[in-house]
Amino acid sequence: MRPPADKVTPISGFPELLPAERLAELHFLDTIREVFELHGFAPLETRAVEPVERLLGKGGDAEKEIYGVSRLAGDDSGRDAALGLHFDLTVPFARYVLEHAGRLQFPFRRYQIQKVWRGERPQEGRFREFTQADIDVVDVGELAPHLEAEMPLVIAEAFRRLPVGEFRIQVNNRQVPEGFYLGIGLTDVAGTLRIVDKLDKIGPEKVAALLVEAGATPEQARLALALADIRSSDLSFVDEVRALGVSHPTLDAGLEALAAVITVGMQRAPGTLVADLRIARGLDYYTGTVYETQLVGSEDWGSVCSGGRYDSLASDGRTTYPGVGISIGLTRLVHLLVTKRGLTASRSTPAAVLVAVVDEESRTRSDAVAAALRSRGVPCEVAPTAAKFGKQIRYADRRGIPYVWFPGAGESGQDQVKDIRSGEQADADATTWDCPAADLRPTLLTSQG
RNA sequence: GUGGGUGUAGCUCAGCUGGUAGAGCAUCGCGUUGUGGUCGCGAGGGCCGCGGGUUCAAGUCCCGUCACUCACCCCA
Repeated sequence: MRPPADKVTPISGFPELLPAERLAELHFLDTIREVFELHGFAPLETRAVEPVERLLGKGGDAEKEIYGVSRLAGDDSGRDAALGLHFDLTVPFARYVLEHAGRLQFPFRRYQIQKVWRGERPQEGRFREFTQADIDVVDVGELAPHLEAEMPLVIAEAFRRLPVGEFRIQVNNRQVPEGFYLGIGLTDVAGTLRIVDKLDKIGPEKVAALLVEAGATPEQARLALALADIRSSDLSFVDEVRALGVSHPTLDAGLEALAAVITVGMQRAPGTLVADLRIARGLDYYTGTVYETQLVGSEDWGSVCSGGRYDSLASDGRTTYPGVGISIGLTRLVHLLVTKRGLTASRSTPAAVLVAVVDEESRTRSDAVAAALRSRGVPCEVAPTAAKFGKQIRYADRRGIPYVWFPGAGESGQDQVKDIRSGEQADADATTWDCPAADLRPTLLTSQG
């Protein structure tokens, strides 16, 4: 049954914000973009669709997550038949690199901030349409290991400029658990990772039981859990792993790579990167280093920024372009801060000034004031009606606009501007008045943290 | 895809063993005829998600359906 056409209802997983919240999100966007550009990442946007074939096979059960695109009235036998909306920005980027390799300079650094779509069941902080802010570096043939440390440090720099509170970027290398599992005789690496990953939710006893159920011996389960328990913000994790007495060449390679990343992190941003041998998630094209980011005190929100190294995602069969990248889940981050920590903007409009209108005959005078203010960079709007001044002030108050401008209100007919928070009103000239810098743009507010 | 919960005013919700729809907030108006916020008074606003059934009578009970939501799966 279809509801009446004039009944509007939200669509689950397709979030929409109110203006003040959107202003807060834009502040995040601007800040993130500025930091990305400070680090020399080139801007890039890719089309929203990719051939379904390319999206598939890049992730385990990506298929059920992909939204197909079709024309309502079309028979889909034509050339558009197999298009799907991208579910992340890394797979399209890999395709872009292959397509434009001849015109790019390597190593190629780019940032990309776009909507992505995933056909999953929405929950708190999980959406079907959301924005990711992504940085990646790809090179030809070989990729310098220091880039694996750089990616999360760029994110850390952006986060430090935003009201997200304390955060931790957890780093692991998939070769560590892989080599470790193989070293103790567990050959189903992916399956084991999936079970161990439930540790936070169901606890060690149940994880051990599941591992045994999946064919591991109790001793293998014990060792897998012991590995998952290791974390450190320095290099002590290496000795802790060694102490478990397992050896395998893949494990050695993973430990070395992870130690290198943590070493750089310790030098450049002490305490920010944490080696955590439990984390292993993310899309399954990752082959080495992987990242997850949690806000301290809000770990139950899940990761707000993840990524990793992928060695074979971009390959034309002859040349391979290994890459590493990390992606901020902007929609999740902002949505959770808005709903859980009261993040919002100080007003619901960019306007710092409402220019009052005395009567409709003098509206052009108000328009001229507004034009003068705008020419000097002061965002403003003119009152929609020449209502009583009380109403015009209330119009500004409701929107959080701090100043109301009264043309010709002074004793000798000069303009006046009123700060409606303090009630102070003084003579002013639109061609010289300085809007206090703190009031020029909406500022961010949080109720806590 | 699997399992649970919930659908009543713009928002948050109340509505008992069935008896013709309520509160707070928000909005608008007036008190206050061109300087707001407080206070007082008043007004507007409801296919009680949709369809069917039981009944003299359904917001209330039953069935179906859709939507939202939580958990699983997966993930930002």
